[in-house]
Amino acid sequence: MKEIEQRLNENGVRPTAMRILIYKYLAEKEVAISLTDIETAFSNADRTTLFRTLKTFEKKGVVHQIDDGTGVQKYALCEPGCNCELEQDLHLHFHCNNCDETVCLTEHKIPHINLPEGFVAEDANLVLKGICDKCSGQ
Amino acid sequence: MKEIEQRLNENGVRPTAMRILIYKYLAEKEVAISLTDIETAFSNADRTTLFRTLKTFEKKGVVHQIDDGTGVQKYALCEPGCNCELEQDLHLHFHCNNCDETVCLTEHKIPHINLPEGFVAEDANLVLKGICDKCSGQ
DNA sequence: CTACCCGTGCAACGGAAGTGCATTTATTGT
DNA sequence: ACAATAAATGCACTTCCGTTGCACGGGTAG
Repeated sequence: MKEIEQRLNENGVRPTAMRILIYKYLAEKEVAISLTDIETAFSNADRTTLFRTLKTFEKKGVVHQIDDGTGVQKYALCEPGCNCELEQDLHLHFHCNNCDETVCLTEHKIPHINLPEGFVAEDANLVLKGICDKCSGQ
Repeated sequence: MKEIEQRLNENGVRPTAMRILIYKYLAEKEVAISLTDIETAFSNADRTTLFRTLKTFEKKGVVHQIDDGTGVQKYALCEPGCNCELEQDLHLHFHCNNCDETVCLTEHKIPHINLPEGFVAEDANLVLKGICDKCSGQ
């Protein structure tokens, strides 16, 4: 509990009750979370608050946004000390076509790509799709 | 003109006037095209027709869909003879943060990734973002 | 010639992201 | 402790985009 407050403070996010709850929720889930997910989990809170909380988290580097190709924006906590902006910290994501969940594979960095003359890469997004470990075990 | 008709026939798409025009439009542009782009280019035609044309093209393997992270679905012609389903034919895409255009880098295949135990990849999507050759030259 | 299928067009729906403004809650300075 | 200020929350509304249902019409096949 206290660790969460501290973590938020470190990132320049004021630790309100709502924000701590949302952080906790994200920490418990090991998968990427959409705004709608949070919305249903916190049906008492307002959508806008949840939306802006995620955006604040994102701006302050608490979470990173994930585009898994479903057309819905998802979010997951950043590793402590990670700098998502830096190319070396870009990990890949895996989207399961069976259970429809997306997970971070933080151990797997995106390999460096040699681009044609004139192209300058600043950011990268790699999503693999298939069957995840939980679903393939069945 | 005749080549387009033939190409569509080969892919099991009946070459109507509308479809030939859309194919031609896609062939002229060397960047990925959104439904809205086509909509503005063919303001006389109906949105639904254009939408369904793209979907038909996609299903029949005439075009492939691109998710470049902008939240808008884009499409580009498949290389003749390419099989987008197969992993070896998956190329990467580059999205320019300056001109906001997305291009296929068909020469650059997505490198193979070794996944953790239990994960089975069927598909992959790699998008690099930065400054494209046209914009970096300025 | 007729029946049918498929392409096209019109209208409407629904999900998700985002914004403007009012209100409440927290923080700072005196 | 209190006023002034800033930040967070809540409500209403908008916009954009993808998608679907239904009706019309022209071409194709029997």
